[in-house]
Amino acid sequence: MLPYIILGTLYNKPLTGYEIKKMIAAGVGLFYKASYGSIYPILADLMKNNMISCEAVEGSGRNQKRYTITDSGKGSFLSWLKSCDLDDSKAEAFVAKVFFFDKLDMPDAQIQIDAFHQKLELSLQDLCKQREEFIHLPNQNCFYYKLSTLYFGIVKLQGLLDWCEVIRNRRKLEDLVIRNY
Amino acid sequence: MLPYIILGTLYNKPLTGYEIKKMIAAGVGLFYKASYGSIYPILADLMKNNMISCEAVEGSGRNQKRYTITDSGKGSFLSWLKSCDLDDSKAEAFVAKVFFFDKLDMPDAQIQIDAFHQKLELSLQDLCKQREEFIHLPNQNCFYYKLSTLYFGIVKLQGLLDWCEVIRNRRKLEDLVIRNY
DNA sequence: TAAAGCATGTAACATGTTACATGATTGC
DNA sequence: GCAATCATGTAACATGTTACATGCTTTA
Repeated sequence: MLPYIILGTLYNKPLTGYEIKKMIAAGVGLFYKASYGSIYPILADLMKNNMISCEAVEGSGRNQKRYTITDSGKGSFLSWLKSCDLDDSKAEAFVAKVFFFDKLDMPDAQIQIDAFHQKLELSLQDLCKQREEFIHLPNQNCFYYKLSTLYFGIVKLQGLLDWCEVIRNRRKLEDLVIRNY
Repeated sequence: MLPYIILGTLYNKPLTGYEIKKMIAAGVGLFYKASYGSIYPILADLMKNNMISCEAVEGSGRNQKRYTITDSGKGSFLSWLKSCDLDDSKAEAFVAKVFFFDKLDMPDAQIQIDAFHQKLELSLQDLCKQREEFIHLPNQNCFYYKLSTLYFGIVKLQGLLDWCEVIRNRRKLEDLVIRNY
């Protein structure tokens, strides 16, 4: 996934490896971490596959290399963005993808979100069924915490579903936040 | 982390590697995946460190090895359960830990939950600050989706905080679920 | 002039998955 | 008898982090 995150980060403007790391940390970093040890080798790999090009920065005094995404790289990035290869167990991965959805037109974005929404609903049904089974058992007290993780799974999915419904229709994001801080 | 998940799974009753995988999938599996390729080598490693012992199952006709946790293994597991070495970025890791909190007495569990709660609040403050900065910018439309991931981070943290508050005081889990399914 | 930050990169390690190899037993 | 499941294990790969090596520039 990181190669695509990097391509997405380079999509609008050329950056050095160092800058890429900062951009990722400040942007999609909530859901995706990247260290130099992963970034630089991937940059070399993307070069090899003609996804990006590179030029040394002259006159900066620093040993900088600035990377630019190629047309081929843009194509590869966009096709990843439109692909539905995400397993529902990794919500964070999908959210990281959505981070770049400004580069998609609305129908394509909606297709993605709908597909993800559907997977979430199946998972939620599954969890609710598990909960039904648990709930009729005696001495709930003995596995309160085990049960609590199941509940966590349920409320997490419900939160995700709400979020999907808002962004699918580009509704106001403020609707999501109930409390004030 | 997986070694501890395995120790926790073995805590109450001896199991074979095969059974461990099924137990994990059915239990903490929502937040933690494990394949044979990781389980069996770890089992061998836990043996080497005297965390578990092993006996071949006689008469089953199958080539089974049943693993039992040792006192040393129990000690190691409990000290992991009580340790606060989790970074807040991995909520799932904490939830997976909570799965085993039935083995902790209430004060120890509360210490853990409080510490995690505190980290979450710091993160939430940070995200809300970021949101403040974003919110006053013009042409929000150009980065609607980028902003949406920030909102996702916020509601996710709020959901986690609610969950922490419920389980900290062993309140009714049903309070968490708003909707009916 | 020293510390902090800019900037690139590698080697060792950590952690896990996937696919494969092997073979037995159970249930239809 | 055949498929599904039980059962263990390994080798190759995937993906990433941490710590290190190197050296420059900006700022106090």
